[in-house]
Amino acid sequence: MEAILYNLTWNKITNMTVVTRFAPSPTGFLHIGGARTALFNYLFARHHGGKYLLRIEDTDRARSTQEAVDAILDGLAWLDLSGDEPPVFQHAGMERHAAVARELVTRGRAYLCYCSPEELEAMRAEARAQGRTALYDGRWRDRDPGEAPAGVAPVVRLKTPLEGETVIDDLVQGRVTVQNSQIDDFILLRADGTPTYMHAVVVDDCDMGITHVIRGDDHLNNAFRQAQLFKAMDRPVPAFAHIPLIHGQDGAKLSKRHGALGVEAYQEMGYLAEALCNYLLRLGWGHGDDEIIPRAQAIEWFDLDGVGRAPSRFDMAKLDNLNGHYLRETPDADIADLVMARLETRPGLVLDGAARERVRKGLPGVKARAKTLVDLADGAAFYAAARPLAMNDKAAALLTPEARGLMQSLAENLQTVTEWTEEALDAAVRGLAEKSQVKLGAVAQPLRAALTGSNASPGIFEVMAILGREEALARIKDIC
RNA sequence: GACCCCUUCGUCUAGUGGCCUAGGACAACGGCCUCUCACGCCGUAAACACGGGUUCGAGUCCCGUAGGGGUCGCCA
Repeated sequence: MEAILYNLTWNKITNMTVVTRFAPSPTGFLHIGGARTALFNYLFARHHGGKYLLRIEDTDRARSTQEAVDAILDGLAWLDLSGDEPPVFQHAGMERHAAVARELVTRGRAYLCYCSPEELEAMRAEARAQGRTALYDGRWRDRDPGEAPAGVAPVVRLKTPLEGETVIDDLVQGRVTVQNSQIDDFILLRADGTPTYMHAVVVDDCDMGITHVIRGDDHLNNAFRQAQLFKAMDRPVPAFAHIPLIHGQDGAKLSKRHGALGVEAYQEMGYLAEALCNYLLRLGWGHGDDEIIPRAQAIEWFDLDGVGRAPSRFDMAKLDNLNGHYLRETPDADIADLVMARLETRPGLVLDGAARERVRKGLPGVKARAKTLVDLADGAAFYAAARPLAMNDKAAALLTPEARGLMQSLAENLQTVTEWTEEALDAAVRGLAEKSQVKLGAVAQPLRAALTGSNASPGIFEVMAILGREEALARIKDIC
């Protein structure tokens, strides 16, 4: 509570509009954790009427790829989490980053360090052996630059305070204090003159006017270092909010098997962006007993005080459930195109005008049975299947000699049905069951197999009505 | 190892000292509906990590223990 008040006060005093940013490094796809971080940044900015920006952290030229940039931007676009302005590419600001570092050196807030990688490694090894955190010991901090070895390009390190403590009133984690002795003189500029992440982030956050840094709590330790840099630059430290990481079903780090997939993989698996966002929102954040929270509602309700501090596990079953819900809520016309696109890639279908029309008409009935767009395509495919239909094992088992006999009779009875409607077909099929002294299921199930090639489908009268007289009768005769 | 963080049903969570014989959701199980499978509806089982305090009273505050996570790069 104290931390929250503190930061709100800070915000009021400076009378700043909220500006957040999502800053992924383009070394891979946009994974679930990143998507949630983006969501929280977006929601927080919208809730407070502020701005939400994007920044691509590509200072590591060797590991950054254009494919990754595209994957991330595409993923964000799919989730409707594109930034309010075109993304900032950190790489473009390198000159500026270097200039700031140089100025820090002239002002005595940073210095040149000539340590070799081997020297640093030895330092770390010794620290560990002595049971200390592996930190740079500041051996070049006050050393005479005249002692610089010849031919060695120096790095620039920040001169951080040796004593006292650094306090961060994190909007999620609360007040966190670290002794300054635990913060070493970290590198601002590499030997080749390029900025490190730690430095570029702070300079860019200043330049972009970021007021709230919302990111994964794997950055919590960085925040103390970055706070020192902000101070060295005489700039206000933004408010921090470190959100807990997402774990896999087994409680360990997200692995390839569950969440560590790119969001585009979820799109392919047939999840709706709205459902994924709703799921991600509820992972680590809650609003009373509410579960179904569409975007507009989320913007109204979201705030950082609702974010929990414990890591949460990724649960596919809940995502499935939520996706099923959103599937049912989405207007049929909107998902018809998505389903059709998926059907077009399937073999064994005849997607002519009549078939497409049947699929469209059948969609509402299939929806209740689907969790994903893949399920939907699976469930609706029979409406466009080429004759004779392929049967699954259970459907084939349903077509006993007796059942085929019943189908024969049914085909004859159906000739007399004048109005090809659900009601009339219902009456006709029930009539046959009664006359043959069997339960409705004894007729309905083989009929289902004949019409859909499956043992499970939407209501069989609905199926028959949508298929139409000609197609339905043809499919029945195919199995007689 | 050092530093930092975390710990309510299997999972996501509600809970901010009395409203908690701990609520909701997903999953599980049982039932209703029913031409199948679903959807929907009804119901059952299921948790405050452990130990000490503080307090008239603790899931809620404090300390410790255990377990989990994160960080310790001229990566981000």
